[in-house]
Amino acid sequence: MVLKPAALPITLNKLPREFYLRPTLNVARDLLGMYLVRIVRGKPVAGMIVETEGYIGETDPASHSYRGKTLRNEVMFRNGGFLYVYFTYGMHFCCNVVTEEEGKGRAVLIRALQPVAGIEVMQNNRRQLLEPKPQQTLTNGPAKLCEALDIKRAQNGTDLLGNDIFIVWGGPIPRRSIVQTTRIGIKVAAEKEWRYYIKGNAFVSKTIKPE
DNA sequence: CGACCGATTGACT
DNA sequence: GTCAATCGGTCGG
Repeated sequence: MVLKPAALPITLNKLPREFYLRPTLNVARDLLGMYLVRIVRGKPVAGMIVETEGYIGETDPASHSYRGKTLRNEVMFRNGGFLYVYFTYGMHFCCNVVTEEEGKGRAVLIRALQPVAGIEVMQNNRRQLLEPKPQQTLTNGPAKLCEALDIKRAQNGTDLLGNDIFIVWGGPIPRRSIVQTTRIGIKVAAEKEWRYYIKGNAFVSKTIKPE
């Protein structure tokens, strides 16, 4: 697996607010190929987004925002471009990009990254300092990538137009290289094809359905 | 309150 | 393939 060079066009190509203020599934699809960047002690820890899922607010039984705004999901109801981080299974964090206008409660779950920069930091955070497949399992799942990028409770509500966590232009991925299929790990609305990933990418999380 | 369980992961049969 | 870990959100009484 060949990785992209560590040099990143940090602030110049940061996605604008307008990118996030669009229909959630368009944002989910268009995030593929973009770079999620976390600045840790002045240095970028980053990966290319290779898998996403849309959660469509109060019309989506699988969404945390299905039953309206609460203390936990308050960030989901902000306008697009904020980071919604939630804690689950008593030990894991997962992160979402809030979409559309304020009050919608919609977001895109980032399910997998391909490591690009700060890989040693990721390995430290993931406690994966040894081989054999060092980078393969570093960020190929929503909780894994949060651990690798040190995204936790304190990062909930981060504005992606700030300088701590943001997303920069890296696309677009050709439409023929994008797979749209059903979401993973949910028991309701399981038939909705609101998951997107880059076809053939080795960092996509464990998949059940064929391409 | 108490019980249940989750947008997961890693270890194990 | 199965299952435990581990805890806070949610819901029923």
